[in-house]
Parts: sequence; C-alpha cells; structure tokens
Amino acid sequence: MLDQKLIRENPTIVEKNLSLRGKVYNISDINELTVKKKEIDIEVSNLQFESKKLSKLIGQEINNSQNKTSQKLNDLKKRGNEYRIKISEFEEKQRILDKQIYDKISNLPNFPSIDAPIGKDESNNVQVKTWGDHLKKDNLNSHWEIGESLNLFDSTKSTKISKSRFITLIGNGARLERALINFMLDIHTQNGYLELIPPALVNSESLTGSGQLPKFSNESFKCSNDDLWLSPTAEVPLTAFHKNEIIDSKHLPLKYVAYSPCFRREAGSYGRDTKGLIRLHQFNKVELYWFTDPNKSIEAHQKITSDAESILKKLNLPYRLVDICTGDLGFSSSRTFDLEVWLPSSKCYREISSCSNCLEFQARRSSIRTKIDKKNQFVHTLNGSALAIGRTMAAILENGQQSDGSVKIPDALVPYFGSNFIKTA
RNA sequence: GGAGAGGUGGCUGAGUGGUCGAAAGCGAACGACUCGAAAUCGUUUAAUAGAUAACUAUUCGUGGGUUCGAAUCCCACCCUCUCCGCCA
Repeated sequence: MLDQKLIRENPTIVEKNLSLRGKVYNISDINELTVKKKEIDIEVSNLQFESKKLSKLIGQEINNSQNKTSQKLNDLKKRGNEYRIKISEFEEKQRILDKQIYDKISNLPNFPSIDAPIGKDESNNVQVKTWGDHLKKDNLNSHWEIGESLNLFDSTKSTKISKSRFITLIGNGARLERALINFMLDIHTQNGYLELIPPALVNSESLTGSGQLPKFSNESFKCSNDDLWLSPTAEVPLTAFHKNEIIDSKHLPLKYVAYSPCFRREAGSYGRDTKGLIRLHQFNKVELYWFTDPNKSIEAHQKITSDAESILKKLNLPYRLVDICTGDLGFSSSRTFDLEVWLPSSKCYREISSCSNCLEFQARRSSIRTKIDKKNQFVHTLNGSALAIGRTMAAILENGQQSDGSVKIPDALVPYFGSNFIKTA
C-alpha cells in the first residue's frame, strides 16, 4: 500500500516512481479524491468540535438546574440536532470517498527500488552471476521421464483424484520430497531462523495484507462457504502472523522459516509446463521471511538471498542469480533477486527461488510497526523461497542422472534421504 | 451443530447515558537513592489522521442505529472461551 499523504501531496513523484514498471499510471483521479477527502475531514472535524462543546454545555445545564424541560434546554438540544444532521451528511460523503480511495490505492503496486534494473519485461532482467558446472552429456532425460522410469510420481492417476497439474509422489519420490523439506528446515533453523508451520487456509484480510488481493483474486483457490483461501505461499500467513502489531525494536529482525503447501490456480498458463513438477496447482515450499528495521532491509535482502543460495550450493545444483527488472517485479516487491536452477534437459534456467524486499508496502497494508526514537514506523518485510521443493527435486533428478538410468543424490542430502542413489527397483 | 459467557490501552482488569481516551495493577522508560545492582520512592507510558507551538478529530471486536451526548442502550455480523454432541 502506498502512502495516501504522498499521493495527495506529491502525485507526480508517485506517478514517476510507478511508471518505472514500464506502464503508465495515472493517479490524478486518486489525488483528486484524497484532496477532496481532506477538505471534508477538516469540515467534519470542525463540526464535531462545535457539537461536542454544545453537548458538554447541555450536560452542565442539566446538572445545574432542576428543570429538565426548560425552554433553554430544548433550544440547545435543537441546535445539537442540527449539528448531528449536518455531520451525518458529511460522514456519508467521507465513507464513500474512503472506500473509493482505498479501492484504488490497494490496486497500486509498490515502487521499484532505484537500484533495480530498468526494463519492460523478463527479457530485461540482469544476470548477476552463475554458480556450478553444467551437466554436459548426450541423451539427457527430462525429470518427468526419469520420474516415470523410476516410478517417483504419477500425474495421470492424480487427474483422477483432482485434475491436471496435480501430482502424487510415490516411494522414493515421496521420500525425496520429505528429505528435501527436512534438509532445508534444518539448515535454516541452524542459521538463526525460527521455524513455523502456519495455517494453509488464510482469510481475505491476510491475502490483502501481503498484496495478493484485491488485484489477483483469480490466482488463488477460494473456499466457497467461508472467507478462506488456500494459501498461494507462506508469505501470506507469515505476514499476517504479526498483523496489527507494534514489534519491539529490540526483537528485530524477526527471521522465520516456514514449510507450507502452496496452492495456485495458474490461470492463463494453459499449455505451459504441462509435464513434470515445474508448474503444479499444489506444491511444497520452504519459505524464509524477515521483519526488519526500516533502515536495514537492504542488507537483509542480501542475506536472505544468500541464505536461499546456500541450499543450492549444498545440493551442488548449478544456478544463476538474476536481478529482476522494474517491469517484471511482483506487485508488492521493490526489488527481487531470482535464483534460477539449471535444468539440463531443457538447457535453460528455471526459477526456483524469488527473494524480494517489499520495504514497508506489506507492513502498511498489514499494519506492522516498530517504535524508533519514540515514533512508530512501519517495518520492512522480505521474503524468499529456500526453496521450492518440487522444482528442487526436478533439478536433482536432471542434474544427478547417470548413464545407467539411476540418479545420484547430492552428498548433503544423503543423510536425509538414506542412500546415495535412486535406482530402478 | 446445540446451550451459555465474553470481546476495553503492551498485558491484567474496573467502568451501564454527561469533562471517560478510560480507574487500579503489572510491564516498560527516565530520574532519585546506591560504588554498582536489587528493593523502594517519584515522573512518564495507546493508536491513527490533520495542523505542528501548544491543538483538533477519530478509535473501547466490526458495521449500522437511538440520543444534544454512547465503552455504556438497540440491531446485525465477526471472533474467543466453557459445556454438550461429533470427530483426526
């Protein structure tokens, strides 16, 4: 959520910052509404002041005189009634304006950071670095081919259970998923993160607080009988965990790691990534989340990203770090580093983690503050996947494939998985 | 799902129509005492918006209503707790 005062007082700055996203944002209508609303606020405030004074006077009058139905009292009450009518008219206008303003502002995305590369779309993202060696071999199999031959998961049967884009993990596949979750949680908790397992269903307010609503209602699954949605990412419940709180500054930064299933409708992605583990309606993810002092989120962003990277390094999976350009930034983010893992079968990098600094955008929407120099300020929030489990499994299968059809498990994962190779039964 | 109780400041908790944004306690901050600390005493301590020098308004679960005036009365909704039923 952007600051209403900023929109009112510096609309051109707001438009300029937003336009870095490569789209034209005209906020003159919002600006007009906020200016109008301020005038009405002042008007109402003045009327309420007069009305309160009068009410006190009436109270005193009643206490002082025995005659509770005197002409004087009736006249005063009549005047009070006039105030009430006038005030309620203005309050009605206030309500309407408030709603209009909120509806519009809550649909505006965050400002991109001045450090983010300027660009229109994906193609302008900047590769910062690469890590690890690419597997160079002929006749490489895709992870779904490997999964099928080793009987690690089944999507055909899963359409019977649910529909397309769902998967059932089987045997060593299920075991590998579980190993990856435990491995990642252990690394992060050893690294100072507090582990949470949040609810998988979240209410509308929580989704609004982290920025998924109102604009992206089409991207999450909704429960029909309740105001509850299937959480698309642990970022939602983690943000809401401290909703409406003032966090003691000595507790900052708060660092959480959460395992959660994630549910996404993937509307508009028909035909893309229809095979394998890349794009599913339900997937598991281990998420990192920081609440920081508003002056310390830039360093925190580096740290959360390197914490996510550390998993890829320990698993010895080749990846690259990408600085997302202004036009490709997510709604709530001001700066995002993506980690993309190398998938040798398709000879490309695929997003496996997204580490974002949302500054105060989510904190304002969720009202999460801290006291600094006796003043309440919004905290900054950061999130990063570390990592998406399904895509990590895909990367392990593809990068670890051996010529005999087996898959080598990364050394660091062996204690969790229980053996060095996945072989045909 | 049925019955009952309740939602007040960082927390506990008083307050049923009139200077109540709200007693008291706890916690916290500062000061005094002390070599230092504890204990004790004193002062301070909700948020938001607007003006910023004081100030003005709003907020006692949420939204409406009654009234000159609502934490207090009325209506609707949400949530929590207890008991019963059901259940992993």
